[in-house]
Parts: sequence; structure tokens; C-alpha cells
Amino acid sequence: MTENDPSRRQQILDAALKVFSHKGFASATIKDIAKEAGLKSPALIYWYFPNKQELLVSILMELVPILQQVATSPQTLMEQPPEETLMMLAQSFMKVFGTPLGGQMLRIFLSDIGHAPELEERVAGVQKMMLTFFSAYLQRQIDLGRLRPCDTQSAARIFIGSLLAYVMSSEVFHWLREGLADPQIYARQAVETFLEGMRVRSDE
Amino acid sequence: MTENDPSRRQQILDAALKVFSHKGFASATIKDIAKEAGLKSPALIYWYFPNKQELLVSILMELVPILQQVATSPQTLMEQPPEETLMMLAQSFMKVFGTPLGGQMLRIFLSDIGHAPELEERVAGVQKMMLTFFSAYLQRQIDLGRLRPCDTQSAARIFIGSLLAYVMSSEVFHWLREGLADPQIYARQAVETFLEGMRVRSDE
DNA sequence: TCCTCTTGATTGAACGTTCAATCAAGAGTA
DNA sequence: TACTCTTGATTGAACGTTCAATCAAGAGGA
Repeated sequence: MTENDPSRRQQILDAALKVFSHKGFASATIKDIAKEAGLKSPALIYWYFPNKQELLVSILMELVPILQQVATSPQTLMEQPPEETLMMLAQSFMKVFGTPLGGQMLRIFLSDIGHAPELEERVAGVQKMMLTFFSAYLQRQIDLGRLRPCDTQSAARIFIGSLLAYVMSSEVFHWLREGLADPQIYARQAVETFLEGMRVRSDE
Repeated sequence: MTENDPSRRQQILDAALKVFSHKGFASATIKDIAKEAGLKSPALIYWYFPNKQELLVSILMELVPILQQVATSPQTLMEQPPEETLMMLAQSFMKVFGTPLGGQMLRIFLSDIGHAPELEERVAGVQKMMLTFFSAYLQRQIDLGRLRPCDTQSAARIFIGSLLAYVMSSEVFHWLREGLADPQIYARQAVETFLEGMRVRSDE
């Protein structure tokens, strides 16, 4: 049993997260990370991690539970009416990706997931599952007559996309932050717009 | 043989686009690009370009006219009712970013714009301008009583985001392509949903 | 037709640097 | 002593870039 100091390990991971999100995986050097972590020698990193890629993998590993956290207790959400479920979903989304941590994660994910192929598969699986779940939920609500019939695959992406735009504006295209509303306000408006847009039309 | 290629420059750029979009700027090597372009020596690239970064800059330079192409004749669009303008906008967006070229561009932009700081500024300017224009348009339509009052900055991002989700699904998270609707169909649904969601509410 | 000179394009070899990874030697502790 | 952690020095490979040499093709005389 090798008893690696867990705090030192985390310290290195925190530094790596920061450096990766700023320079990208390929441009970030072990030296950069060591300096950011306040280590006197880059060699120490190799006591806790076998190589540079494992740093990336360890960071992105946390993305799976984070993503799943967005869809808390899907069973419960599945039964609620759209007003409740969509708002819950939007708020989870904002809570997770609205933080600096979430933003850094997203940036690393967008830029460097290709450098961790085995994780790409995992995360892809989670994403697909979530989208499928959400589509199924929308279909259910349509069947119940609570939403108007349409292609649920598209509808799911439209809703998620409207939320994604907020995170992209605040964390990726940081020059679009100007004039950006509060995450809560934005989430409410996104939900409201989508919900109204999906209402069954009594007229015509 | 050796038909005095004046298109050699473009041939190199095409190869660079492909390699950059696949491996990212930092991980792509001059050798990779030379091989992709069918050159016998990487040195030849330096006859046409001063350095590796200039390849990236030359590629991303094309992004400015491409982006502006999305907002064709803003004056005309500005005057039309939402049904027309939003549909035009959505279709331009899809036309530009729905192609493989647009997808590759987007991926390079997302991953590697940081490696071309002088361009980041340019593109940021264009993006901001487009968002501002669109917000102003929405405000105008609200004032005209054609859309319900709301925060137009958020509304603009919500609409663009719903379109962005399509491109992200098809070109970035390629594992989400499955079940993806036709771009035309998707655009129509996105516009319809947003439009209905922004309608003035006569009831209540 | 033959020869010379010029120009743009192309090549393989090499240079200097960077970087991930390794190593051997310790420091601190139990 | 034995084990965990830490360090500066070192290694070997890969990379961007440079460079002298070469090639192919044309221009202009004689």
C-alpha cells in the first residue's frame, strides 16, 4: 500500500486544472504545473502521477459525477410537470457550470478531451444518456398533452443550447460577459421562453 | 510535371486546417501538415509562411468574413418582422456552420484562438457587434409590440444558443450526431419555439 | 540549335531549444 | 534501519526553424 499524501496530490491537481484551462493540455508543461503548485521540482509530480496525461485524466474524471449531478434523481424529475423539471434542470446546470470550476472544466473539455480518448468514450456515454433521458421526458409530456408535439431530439438540444449559451458567454468567450444577466435571471428567462414556445396552441 | 503550382499556398492551408482541427494547434506538427499536404519536406512550408503560427492566423482570418456572412445586409434584416428575420438568421447560421469547413473552423476557434491573440481581439469585436445588433433588433420588435418585453441580451443568447447546440452536436460532440435532425428542420423548430416563446401574451 | 544566366521552387541535413520522463542522492520520520 | 517523500541534475526524443545545395524552366543571345 503506497500511502500517497492526498493533500499534495490534490494540490497538484488544482494547479494542473488551472494551467490546463489557461494554456491547454499540449502547451502546458510539467514545469508550469509544478511552479503553479509551488513545488521546488517538477520531478515530484511523478511521485504522484505516472505521466502528464494522467493529470488530465484525473481532472476530467471528475466531470462524470459533475455531469450526473446535473440530472439529480432523474426518477423524480421525470414525473414532475415541465414548469418544475425544466427549472430544476436549468438551475442545476447553472450551478454546476456557472462556477469558475465548471467553466475551467468546460474549457478543458472542449479543448483537450481528445488527449484522453478513454475518457471521451465515458463522457460521451453520459452526455448521450442525459440527452436521451431528456428527450424521453419531453415525449412523455407531449403524450400527456402538456407540450405541443414536435421532434423531441431537437427540442432537447434547443433547450440545453439556450443554457449552454450562457456558460459559453461567461466562461469561454469571456468578451461576451459584458451585459450578461445574473445566472438565475437568465435561467428563468430561458425556461420561460422554451416553455411558452412548447405550449400547446389552442388557437388556429 | 511541376506545373508551377500557384495553389501550393492554399494546398498547405487546407492541410493545416485539417490537421489543426483534428489535433489542435499545439499538438499539430509542421511534419504532420507537410505529410497531409503531400510535401516531401516540411521545409517547403517556410517558403510560403514565416512560421507555424502564421498558418493558424491565415486560417482564422477567414473567420471574420464568414461570421459577417451570417449577418447579410443587416439593414434589410433589421426592418423585417421576426418571422422573416429569425428564419433568415438561422438559415445563414446553419449554412455557414453546418458544413464540414464551418465545423472545423469552429473547433479550431474554440481550442486554439488563444494562440493567435491579435485575431482573438478582431473576432471578439465581430461577435460582440453581432450580438449587440441582434439585441437591438429584438428591443425594436418589443417596442413595436411584436414581441413580449424581456431582457434582450439574454434573449439574443438564448436564440443563438439554440442554434449553436446543433453545430456543437454535429461538429464538436460528434457522438451526439445520432438522431440529429436535418439542419433545415432543426432551424425551423428553433425559430418556431423561440418565436412562440417570445410572443406577446394576450391571455391571463 | 546550343549555351549561359536568372529565378522560383524544392530538398535533406543540421542546429538550438524545449520538454516529458528518469535517476541517484538525500531529508524527515517512526 | 526502513520507508515515504523531495530534490537537482540528466537523458533522449521531438520539435520549429534555418540553410546551403539542387532542380526545372524560361529568357536572351549568338
